[in-house]
Amino acid sequence: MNIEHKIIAATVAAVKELYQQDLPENQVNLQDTRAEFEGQITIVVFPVVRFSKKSPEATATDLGEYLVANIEEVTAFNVVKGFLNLSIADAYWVNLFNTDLLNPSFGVFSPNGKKVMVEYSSPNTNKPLHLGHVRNNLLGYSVAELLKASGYDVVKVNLVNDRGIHICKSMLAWQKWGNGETPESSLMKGDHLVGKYYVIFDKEYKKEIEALKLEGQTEEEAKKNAPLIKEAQKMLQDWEAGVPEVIELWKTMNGWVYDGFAVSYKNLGVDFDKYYYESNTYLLGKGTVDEGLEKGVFFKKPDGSVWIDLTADGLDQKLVLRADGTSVYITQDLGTAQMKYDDFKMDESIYVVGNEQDYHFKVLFLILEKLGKSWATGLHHLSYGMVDLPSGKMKSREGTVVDADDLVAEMIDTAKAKTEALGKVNDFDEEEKERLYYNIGMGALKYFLLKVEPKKRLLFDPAESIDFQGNTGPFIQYTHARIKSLLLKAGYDFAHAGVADAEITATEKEMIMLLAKYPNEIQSAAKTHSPAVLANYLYEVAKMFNKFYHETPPIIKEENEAVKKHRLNLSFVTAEVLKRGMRILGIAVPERM
RNA sequence: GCCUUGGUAGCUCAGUUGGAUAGAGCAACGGUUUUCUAAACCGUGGGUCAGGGGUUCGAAUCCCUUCCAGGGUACCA
Repeated sequence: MNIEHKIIAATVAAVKELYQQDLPENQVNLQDTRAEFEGQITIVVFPVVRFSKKSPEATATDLGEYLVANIEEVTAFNVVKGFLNLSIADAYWVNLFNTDLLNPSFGVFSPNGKKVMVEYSSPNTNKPLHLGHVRNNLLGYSVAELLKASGYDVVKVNLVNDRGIHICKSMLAWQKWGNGETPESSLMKGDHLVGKYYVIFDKEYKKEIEALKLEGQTEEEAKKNAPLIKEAQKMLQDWEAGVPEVIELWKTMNGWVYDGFAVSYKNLGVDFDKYYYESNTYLLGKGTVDEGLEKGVFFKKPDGSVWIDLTADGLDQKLVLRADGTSVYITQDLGTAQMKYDDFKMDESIYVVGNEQDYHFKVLFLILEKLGKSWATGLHHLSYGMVDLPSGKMKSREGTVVDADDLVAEMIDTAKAKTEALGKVNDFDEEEKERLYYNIGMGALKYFLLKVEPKKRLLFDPAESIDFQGNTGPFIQYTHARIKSLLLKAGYDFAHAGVADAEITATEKEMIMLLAKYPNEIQSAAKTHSPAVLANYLYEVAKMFNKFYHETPPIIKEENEAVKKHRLNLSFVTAEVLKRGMRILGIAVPERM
C-alpha cells in the first residue's frame, strides 16, 4: 500500500475514533505540499470540518497528531490555516525509489486486453501537406503511442481522400497546361507538383468567373457556369463511370502524390497499420441507410431524399442520402465506420480530425447510436484547434500555407546552425551529424506542436523561429544527453548498479516524488488523449534534473559510495523517463548533443 | 439568429477535476563556468485570470450574463 492510501485510510479511521463520524474516502483531499512549507503531502481539512465540528486548525491538529502516532512513515506535521502538512520519512522515499522506480518495469503497463483504432492524417491527394496536417499527424501518432504505452492494442489507420471534385481539378489543370510534366522532368516532389496544378486550376477558374461577371452574371451563377468547373464535374462523372483515360490519369497523379507523402511521413516519423481509400469506400453507407429506414430511425421525404430528425437531441434534421440516391459525406462515414468495425472489432475508435468537423462527428456518432450499434459508445472525436498564422487562417489555394516539407527542412537547418555554433560534436562523422540535426530539429518542432492542449488553437509565426531554449524539445533532449554523458564518465552500468540506502537531499526527495508520477501521467494523458499532459510533465522532470545537477557537487567525485550510487541511479531513472516519454511524443533523445 | 470552442504576464503556453500568496518559457535587466555538457542554473521586474453578477469556508476552475475571437449551421468534405 502506498503512502497516499495509508494516509486516506488512517484519516477515515481518525475521524471515526476522534469524532465518531463516517468520513467518506473521497472527502480526504490530498495534494503536494507547496515548496514554501515543511512536508511533502498535505491534507486539505476543510471537508473534514463538517464531521469534526471544530475549527479547521483544531481539526488539522487532531488529525496530525493521530497520523504521526499511527503511521510509521509520518514523522511530523504542521498546520497552516486549514492545511495539514505531513512530513514523510526520508527512508520511505528512498525505499520507494529503490523498489518501484528502479524496477525496469516502472511505468510499463501490461496489456489491458482492449483494442483501439486511431485514424489520423487522412489527407487529400490534391495538394501537399501543410502545418495543419503536421499537427494532425503528430497528434495522431502520439496519441496512438500513448495508448500503446498504457496497455492498449492499437491500430493506426489512414483514410485517404483520393477522389472527388478537388482531385479532378488538379487532373484537369495538368491535362490542359501540364505539357506532360512529371515529378522527374520537373524535379518536383509529386505532391507538390499536383498541388501546383490545383492552384493553377483555381487561378484559371477565377479568371473565368470574372469574365462571366463582366457579362452580367452574378457571382453564384458565374461559379456554376464557368466552363472549367463544368469540365471538372464531367471528369468526376467519367471517373465514376470508369472511363479508362480518366482512371489512368487519376492513378498516375495519385501515384505521384503517394510518393511525395511517403517522404513527408518518413520525415515526420509517422506510420500506419492500414490505409483506407475513399475511392473504395465512397459508395458504402447505402446499406446503412436502408437499415435505418427499416428500423424507422430515418425517414424519406416526398422527393425521395432520406433524413434523420435529431431535433429532440438539440441538433437539426440531417440529410443522409440525396434524392437522386447519391451519397453525402456522412453516408460514406456511416458505411466506413461499419467497415472499420467489421475489420477490427475494436473497443474504441478515435478520429483525429480538426474542430471544424465537431458537428459532423456529433451527428455521426449519434446516428450510429440510434441505429443500435453496440460499438458506437466507443467512438471518439479527437478534435484539435486550427493552426493559425499571425495573418489568420492558412489557405492552400491562396498560397498562405506553411508547407510541411519546407518547415521540416528549415528546422533541420536551424538545428544544424545552432549545434555547429556550440561546437560540441565536432568529432561526429557526417552521418551522426545529420541524424543529430534531424533529431534536434524535429524535436523542437514536435514538442512545439504537442505541448499545446489539442483543443486549443495554435499560433505559429513563420517570422519567429521555434525556440531551442527553455520549455522546448531540445532542452529535454539536452538534459537527457547531459545525463548520458554523466553516466558514461562515471562508468555507470544499470545492470550492476544495485540499490543504495543513502541520505537524500530535499531536491532529491522532490525528484523522487516527481518521477514517481510518471505512470499516472501516462495514464491520464492516454485517458484524455492529450500528449500535452505528458509533454509538460517531461519538461518539469528535465527542469528538476537540471536544478539537481547544478546544485549537487560533482557526483563522480562523491566519496560516500552509497550517496554516489544513489545519485547515479536517480540520474539514470530520470534519463529513462525522459527517453521513454519523449519516444511517446515521437521524439528521439540523443546520447550526445 | 442558433449551436459550439476558446479568452490567464508584452509574446507563447501550464494550472493536478473547487484549495494556500495564479506558475513556466521567450523577450528585458542583473548574476553564475580552474568542478561531471552554460541548448544550463540563480535572481529582478511584469497579472482587473476578458467584464459583471451568483453559488461557498474557498472560484482562473462551477452557474448566469455581456463583450471579443475561431469554427459550424440541413443535399461541400
